[in-house]
Amino acid sequence: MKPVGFHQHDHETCKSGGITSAVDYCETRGLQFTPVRRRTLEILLHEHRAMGAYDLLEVLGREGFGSQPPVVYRALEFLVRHGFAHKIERLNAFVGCVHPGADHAPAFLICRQCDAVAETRARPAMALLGDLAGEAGFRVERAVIEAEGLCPNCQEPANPGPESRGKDPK
Amino acid sequence: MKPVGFHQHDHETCKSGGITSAVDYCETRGLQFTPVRRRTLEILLHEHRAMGAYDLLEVLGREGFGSQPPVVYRALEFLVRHGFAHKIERLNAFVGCVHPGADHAPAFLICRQCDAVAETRARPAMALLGDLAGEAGFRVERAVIEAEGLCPNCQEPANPGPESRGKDPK
DNA sequence: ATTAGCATGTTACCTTATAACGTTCGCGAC
DNA sequence: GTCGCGAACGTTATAAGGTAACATGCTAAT
Ligand SMILES: [Zn+2]
Ligand SMILES: [Zn+2]
Ligand SMILES: [Zn+2]
Ligand SMILES: [Zn+2]
Repeated sequence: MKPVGFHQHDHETCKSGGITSAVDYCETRGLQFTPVRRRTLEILLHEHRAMGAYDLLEVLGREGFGSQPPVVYRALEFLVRHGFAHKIERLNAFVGCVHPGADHAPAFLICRQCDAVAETRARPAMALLGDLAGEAGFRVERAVIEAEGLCPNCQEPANPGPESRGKDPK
Repeated sequence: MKPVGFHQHDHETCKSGGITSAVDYCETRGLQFTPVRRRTLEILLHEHRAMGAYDLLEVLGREGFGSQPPVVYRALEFLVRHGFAHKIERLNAFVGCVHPGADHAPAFLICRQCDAVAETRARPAMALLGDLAGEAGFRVERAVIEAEGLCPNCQEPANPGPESRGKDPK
């Protein structure tokens, strides 16, 4: 299972999959997938990159939604709580989930050069961490696992600069 | 190798060890372990708990050091850069390092009840994560690994409340 | 029709973090 | 000695991230 985000892939599927998963999930549980929430998720799913709350807010505001912080923070809280988006603690920013629906423990690979963020499954690492913690009597409930480094594209000497930002990880 | 922080231990060793390691390290490399830096580390090492920059700053200010944010952020930057302290991304807060000197990949166990933070070695989890990422062509340079849950003390029904805060994890 | 729940919006505010600039001190070059 | 330099410290000001509290509007149950 390769992480999604760095390599060429059908990104339309990422987008539509993220949305339809959310629609289904909300439908079956009687949750409201309202316009702000939907739009917020759409913006996050636009590319595999983390966005700050205020960047999102600016877009939402321009599109006729509320323009004050609580608007976006509430939408994000909803999306994160139900697993449609994730917060990247390292960046104080948010990404759309690419394994929606599935109950999953995500880990993130963050490229320090082009800012792309790929999501991968953290189960094995989580298990190991859980064991390690368990030996000390600590019970892990959730874990933040965020790796920082260079993505495949940025390792090639050809695209070493920030001018490569925003091109590939669509 | 048990994580340090939750269990009974000689905490004086944590404190003095942290300081003397820093002194030695700085001496051999010609770095300046100045009063603000030293005092900041001392405060952090006081207990196994994460402290916000502004809480630190308040103490420093009261003790005659500068009272403006850059003072503490610069000290923290130095301590973190050289591995004497760590930032807990999840909490936007800082802890003193309990494995100073050693080149180490730390993972943190954060108790959501009593706020104690234990540091443990993340090597195995890092290795696994590195392999996983490597398959995708991603080169991991550093990783944030922070588990949240209940520490041994807070799992006992006897100390379930926030009134247990601050007692044990000295 | 009334009430309760939930989503949205706003104002105001708090916390966390950094940019920019001036001063001081120690130290090697001259 | 003193000139010049780099590193550390201090300040002011401001950016960036996040929340509390309250008012309005919708819908669904009673
Ligand atoms: Zn995609
Ligand atoms: Zn996900
Ligand atoms: Zn200790
Ligand atoms: Zn450490």
